[in-house]
Amino acid sequence: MELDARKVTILKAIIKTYLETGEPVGSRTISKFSDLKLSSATIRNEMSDLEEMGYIIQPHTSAGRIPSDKGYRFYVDQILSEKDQEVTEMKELMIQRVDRVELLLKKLAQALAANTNYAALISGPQYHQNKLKFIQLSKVDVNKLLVVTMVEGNIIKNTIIDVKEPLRDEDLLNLNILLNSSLTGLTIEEINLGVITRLKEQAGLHGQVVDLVLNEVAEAIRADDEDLQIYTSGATNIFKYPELSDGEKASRLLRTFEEKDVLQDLIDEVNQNEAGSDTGIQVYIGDEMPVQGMKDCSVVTANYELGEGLRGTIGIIGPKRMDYEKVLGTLKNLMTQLDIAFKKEKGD
Amino acid sequence: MELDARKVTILKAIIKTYLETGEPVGSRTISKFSDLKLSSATIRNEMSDLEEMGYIIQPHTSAGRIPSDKGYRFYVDQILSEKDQEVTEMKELMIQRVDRVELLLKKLAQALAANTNYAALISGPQYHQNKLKFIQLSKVDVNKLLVVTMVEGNIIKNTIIDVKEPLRDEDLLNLNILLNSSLTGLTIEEINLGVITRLKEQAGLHGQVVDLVLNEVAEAIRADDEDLQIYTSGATNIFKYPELSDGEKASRLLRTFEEKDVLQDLIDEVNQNEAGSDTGIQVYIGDEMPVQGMKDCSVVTANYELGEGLRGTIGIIGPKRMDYEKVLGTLKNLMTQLDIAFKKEKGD
DNA sequence: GTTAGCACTCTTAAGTATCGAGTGCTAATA
DNA sequence: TATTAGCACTCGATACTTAAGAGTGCTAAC
Repeated sequence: MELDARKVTILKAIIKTYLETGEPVGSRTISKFSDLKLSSATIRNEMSDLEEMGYIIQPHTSAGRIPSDKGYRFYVDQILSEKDQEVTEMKELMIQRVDRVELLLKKLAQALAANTNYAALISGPQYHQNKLKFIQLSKVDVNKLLVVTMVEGNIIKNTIIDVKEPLRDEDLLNLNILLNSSLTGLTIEEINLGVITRLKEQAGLHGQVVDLVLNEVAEAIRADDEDLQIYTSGATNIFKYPELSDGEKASRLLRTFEEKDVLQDLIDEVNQNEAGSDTGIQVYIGDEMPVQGMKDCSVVTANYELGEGLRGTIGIIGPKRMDYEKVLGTLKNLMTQLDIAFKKEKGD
Repeated sequence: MELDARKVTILKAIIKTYLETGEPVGSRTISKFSDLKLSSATIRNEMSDLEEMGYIIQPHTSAGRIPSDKGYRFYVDQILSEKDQEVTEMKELMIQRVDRVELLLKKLAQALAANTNYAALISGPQYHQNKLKFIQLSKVDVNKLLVVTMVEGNIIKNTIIDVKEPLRDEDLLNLNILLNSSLTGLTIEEINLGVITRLKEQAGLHGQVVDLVLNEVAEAIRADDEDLQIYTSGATNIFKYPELSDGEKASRLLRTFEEKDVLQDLIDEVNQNEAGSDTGIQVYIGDEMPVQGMKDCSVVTANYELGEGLRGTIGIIGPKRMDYEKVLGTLKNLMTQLDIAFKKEKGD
């Protein structure tokens, strides 16, 4: 059987209606759908076909139809190939200059959740191919040093380390100059044994301190990798959708949302699949969802990039009947804004 | 009517049973309660009295009794005056040295939530009477300075500021020395106009930069005050308690838990009331709860102090029938641990 | 003062009847 | 041949009834 124009119209009408109401859609409802001038009986026949083709489902014998995962998929693919969306007020958020990316991301998550009425999730940028931009040791106590590192994108890390024997201010100054001249501009990966050995040689007496500092820097970076930087917001929005908010499900979902590890898995999965998509936007519907415990949901993800390998993932999680059109639009728009904002930041 | 020993025993038995089951408690149940050798009829009489006195409530005519807020209050006060509790494994958490208080707090919230099976909330320490411990400017770009400030308790803030005209390295060095010698050891309040004027004089040509830096420092501090530092964990634990987890209530509760402003209100309220308590531990039951939207819950709060005015609040939020004994014990214990940990840190 | 006994209340669960939205099928129609 | 009207049928949702059970309050006996 073929999916002709009329079937498509009807399928779209069914899905659209279902997205709004959340209730199974009957033939009469569609028959009254403005564009179509067909009786409910005709619609019934078509619906019967569509069901046979797997695009829609009957929850029980005498109910209307709801979209199947395949139906959603069809709908989403349609939109993906169509849309370029209106501009949201999210610009405002961008206009205020942001020094710390973390803050921006937190706010973004909030804005996304508020805008879409779904749950939003943003993974912090990975220390991927980032260049070290700046490193500084400061004495904050007789035998404590504060290590400040900063990488592309102005992401700043502080660690305090203990040194056995106090450094003189002069040595500290030299050490700082040495560290910066040796390490600045290198990616984390590029700071290899060769570089380290050379560095230690040059540090002379304080080789041991350098060792400690490097350890701590590496540690800070790794620790941060583990201390997953994932910002979430609007988890409670799921209560707006009855099909998700009944006790059992809501509980499981919210629990999942609290477990950053699981979310990290989701993001990893997304990044692996990225190849298959050109816009960088992906949609997982129902069973396509990579993580357990969210099989009743859909998630729309997008990768953002703040220049030079500093990249992360944004996700919108909602019910399967989420307003894909709006979400896809918002995300696409956001990507553009991020691009512009970062370009500006850079040229600034 | 008087609350004699037997009434107290029965009241306690009722509350204890209710804490476990969450179901109204009948006279027969209490009659079977080991310590008491009374028939259900006698218990009924006593229960009738207790109800008249306002300690327990009948949800409906032919149900058992549940504790009223007054009943809980009585129970909690009893415990408060009794307990000094067993040591939890929370020590482990303390033993690993923590450089950044924020991280500690985050972990603490998680540990508390996991331990108690309630929701936990920790407010970050306020910049209260804190002494500035360290300040440093670093050039990170041709016209960008990184300002690192650190106050007692090793809480570190980074801000990036733009300067109109680039500073020479030499000037920057001097400025750093000047800033540190002038400001270190002062509380935020002590950095007043007098200090600032003197500072600017000494800075000479770079008075303008100093101005900018101070603005940014103040801004950073204030911004942080607004950007409420509240860590929460275990919000989804409420699903473990049926009386909270039915749709409407759960939604409202979780929503409240997502709104850091409201939580901040709660904490402010707690800090105002602190005078009335000697241990620093307070319990709000049901309607006593200062914030709307949590009237069905109880919250146990405690103030922690990490030396010299660096203080914050810990809260455990759960159903009215929370296991007060355990929670109070855990918190009291935690306070001690924090004390020890911080003393060690300090003497280190 | 305590207890046994009993009638009474009220919730909960299970069973039953009814309603209505929606279907599938058939026969009539354009 | 495609569309439509008509109708019997299905099945979830809703409301109502009933029965069971837990628990009370009261009274009278111990």
